[in-house]
Amino acid sequence: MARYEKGQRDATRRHILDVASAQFRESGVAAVGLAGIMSKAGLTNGAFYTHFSSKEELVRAVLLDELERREQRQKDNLANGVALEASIRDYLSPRHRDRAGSGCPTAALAAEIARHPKATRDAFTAKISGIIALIAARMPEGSAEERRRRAVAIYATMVGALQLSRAVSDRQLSEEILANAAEAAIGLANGR
Amino acid sequence: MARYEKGQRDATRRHILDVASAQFRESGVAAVGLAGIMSKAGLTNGAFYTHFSSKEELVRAVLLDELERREQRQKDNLANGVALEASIRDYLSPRHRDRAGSGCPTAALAAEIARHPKATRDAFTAKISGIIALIAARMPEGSAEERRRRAVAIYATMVGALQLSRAVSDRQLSEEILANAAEAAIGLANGR
DNA sequence: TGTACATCAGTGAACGCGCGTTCACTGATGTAC
DNA sequence: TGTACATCAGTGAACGCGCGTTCACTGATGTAC
Repeated sequence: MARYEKGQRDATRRHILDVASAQFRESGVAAVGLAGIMSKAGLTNGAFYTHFSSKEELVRAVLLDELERREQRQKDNLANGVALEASIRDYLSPRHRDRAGSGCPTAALAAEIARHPKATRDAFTAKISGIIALIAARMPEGSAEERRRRAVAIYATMVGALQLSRAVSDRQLSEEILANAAEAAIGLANGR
Repeated sequence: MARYEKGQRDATRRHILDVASAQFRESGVAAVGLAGIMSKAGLTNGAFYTHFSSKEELVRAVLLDELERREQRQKDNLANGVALEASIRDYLSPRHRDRAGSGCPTAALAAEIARHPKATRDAFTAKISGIIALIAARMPEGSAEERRRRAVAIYATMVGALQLSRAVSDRQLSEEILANAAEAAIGLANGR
């Protein structure tokens, strides 16, 4: 094994994070074991603890990392003038519904996060607050307070609708949920 | 033990369902073990299988039972002319947020249900469709299509916001989420 | 009415299994002299 | 330059534990005659 090569350790840690992030979002934190993550990452059980002190710390690192990416994407969209409406349609699409492993960590894990220790919820809280603020900043009109209010409602609608569309076994109902929630969220985004 | 008394077996089953329902909503299905449920119910491990054939069947039975109660409550509210707005405020209250064990099973378990077998998702789907229809029926105005559209969005908003308010560790942000989502949902309920 | 047997809800120990975590070890790379 | 030693990412077997599930058994109640 190539050791001591600079960046090697960081690259391995990154790889573990990426594998864990996908598996957590796909199957939930509780249902995914460390042995599965490590073997999928091409490493053995023991190597895990040279990168993280516990499964809980991994959960925390995954959340910070994944939400950081999402926040950055919001910033890019704001800077590039991408319409909020387009992002809402993307979020509430069959494609996103069917690819939980690469999708929104909030929709996949929010209920589970609520049951994790404070340190983990702190990590989630720090990032989610920024993401909501960026949604507010992307709204085309309204006072700061008004935007904030609507941004919170839009985010809640997106998260709830994506989850419902995934839980329901009837394809037609699933798509109806996505379409109706998108319409309502876009209404809020454009000031009714 | 009193056996052969009529209704005894049904009462025991009911009791297991109630205990499991509360624990599932409080901690999630994956995090709750059958041994814990049975000992909390005052019974031993083995008795579980005289009432259910597997943990998965228990999950299915809990969902059907709990959502049935919720649907009945919606019917009562419709019959008694209880304003939809009042129900939304109740749902998006700190009280509901802080009592997951007796709260909405959808908000507590939707993400997990999405990862369960089709039979379990079928049970969820059957009931959720009826609950959304009853929310639509309780709306004060709008065409049937318009009500349906808004009912879906209202339900998604409530489920998403309750989860976010539980996941976030900052009390102020948590309450802001509840209040802002409630305002948006009530706006939808009253036709903007 | 009394006795023998059937029924069946519930008991409690045991099953194999995968979990998160620990730890003595390996071996390639880096540093000291 | 050559040799001895330190570093440390990763190995792989083992730990105790709780999981879902199975099963031989118990004993109160019901039924047959």
